[in-house]
Amino acid sequence: MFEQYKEIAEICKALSDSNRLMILDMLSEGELCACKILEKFQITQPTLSHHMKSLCQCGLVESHKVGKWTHYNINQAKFKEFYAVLMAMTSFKQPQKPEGGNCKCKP
Amino acid sequence: MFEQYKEIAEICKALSDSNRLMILDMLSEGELCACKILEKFQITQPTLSHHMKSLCQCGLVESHKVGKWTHYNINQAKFKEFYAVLMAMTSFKQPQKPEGGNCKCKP
DNA sequence: ATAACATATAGACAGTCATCTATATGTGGG
DNA sequence: CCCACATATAGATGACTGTCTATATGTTAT
Repeated sequence: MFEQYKEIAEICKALSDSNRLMILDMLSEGELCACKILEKFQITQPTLSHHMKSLCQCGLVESHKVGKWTHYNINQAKFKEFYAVLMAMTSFKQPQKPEGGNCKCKP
Repeated sequence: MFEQYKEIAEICKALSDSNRLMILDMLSEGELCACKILEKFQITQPTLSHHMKSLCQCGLVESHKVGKWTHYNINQAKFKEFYAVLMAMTSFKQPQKPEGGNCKCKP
């Protein structure tokens, strides 16, 4: 169970950068090659490469080579799984426990 | 628009730690006071206080004092908004653009 | 083969983070 | 008023992150 927290934390870490979120937003419109992504940013090519690696390593993005270019795609299945697990983790369970969770500290 | 990336990135950063995810999981069963949360972890009290601060500052958790105790609650509205924005950002848009996004680099 | 191009890796550096110990703040009971 | 308790803040430290420059790897065209 603790493993699940770690995997979700890994994914959230990949999502915790505005450049990477913008990359995902771009990819949600369709596959893109690295050079097209790079055009939209102020960062250097190695920095983009680093971001793509972190998105790929947690499974949110997949890549394949086409000649000398690398094309990137969102992994929708991974996202769905991520949302399902995180939402299950954070949505109110029924039945809700009473105020303060029966805290013995309560006055 | 770039502001939205930053806000989502902030929230994801708060979610990118397994201790904090476990805290949210606990809170999803109902309100808890800090001492009840602390019992379940190996961390010191100041470290827990730091984690709670980061969860509160991004709006995912709300706190109120009851005597000398602090009680914490998940902010479901904030979570719903977060999921809605992030899912809109990362789900395939229609129509999907062609392979490689019409990359001029294409051979 | 060689040059040109697309991407990845290595290494450096400043900034941030999770954690700790020590201490401060605030609250209720005697 | 003082003590015990719950929590927050301050400051330190080692680890990690985003970024850069320089260089390596791999691919295509000449």
